[in-house]
Amino acid sequence: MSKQADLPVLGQDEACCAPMVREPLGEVDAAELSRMFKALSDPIRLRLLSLIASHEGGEACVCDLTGPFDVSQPTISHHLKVLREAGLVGSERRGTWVYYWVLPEALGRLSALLETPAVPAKASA
Amino acid sequence: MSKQADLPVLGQDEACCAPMVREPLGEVDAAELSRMFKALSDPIRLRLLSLIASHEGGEACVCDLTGPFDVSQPTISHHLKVLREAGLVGSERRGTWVYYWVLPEALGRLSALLETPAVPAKASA
DNA sequence: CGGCTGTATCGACATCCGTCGATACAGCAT
DNA sequence: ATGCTGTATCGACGGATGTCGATACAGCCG
Repeated sequence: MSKQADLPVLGQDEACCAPMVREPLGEVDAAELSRMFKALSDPIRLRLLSLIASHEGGEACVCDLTGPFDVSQPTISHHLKVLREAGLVGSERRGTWVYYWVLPEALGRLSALLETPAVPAKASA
Repeated sequence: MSKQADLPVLGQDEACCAPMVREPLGEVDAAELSRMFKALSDPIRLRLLSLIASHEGGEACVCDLTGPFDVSQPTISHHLKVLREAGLVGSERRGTWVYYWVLPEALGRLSALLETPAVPAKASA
């Protein structure tokens, strides 16, 4: 087993962050990761996340996020809470407004997990 | 018989597959992507997927997949169906057994979407 | 101070989802 | 053919989830 000391991207711990193509996920890791994916499993939350991530300055006020959707303000607030509790975004009140930003470490962890090393059937011995 | 072209990594189209950090997701893309993430939002499905992906030969028989879990065989079959209908795995009956394999293009698409271009502005001085 | 705007929480409701046992279906072996 | 094993489908049930309106909380401004 090779231990990589200084991986350039998302060096978390190797327990759960190697591409799932390499080794089966343990129960504990699967539970935690599934919670994050569940937060991404709603189209509104996905759009919220992308709105936040792509917003100028890397953060967005809730007031920027309620407009584009057809659902009520409490519903948006609920979805933002889900994203926050999944560890995908951070938030902070600044005066009247509340700002949300993406936590790139979390996204990167999921991204790395889903990475496909190469085309299949081309086994590297 | 792999219908896999020689596309090495997730070249898709940039409409939905650029990192979501770059531009907000459209409603249609968000709907489709959220369906895939929903398939990943269950710990058993996540473990199933990693078992399949990491299995020797890149594919696994259902008989290899029912053992590691505490749930019934119909439940496993249901989860495999969800993964298949989300476009994350393919399957084929070969005599008595049914084999499942991962569709790397789909995983790569999700991975690319979650890619974070760099560390956040605050962290690196 | 009182009122106004922005955001979160609460309680209720309909729908969706994971799970099961029972059962149907597919293919091999005898 | 008959039975046996592997897998999928069905119907049901309990719990989770998305949504709303009503309301509470936080901070600005007159």
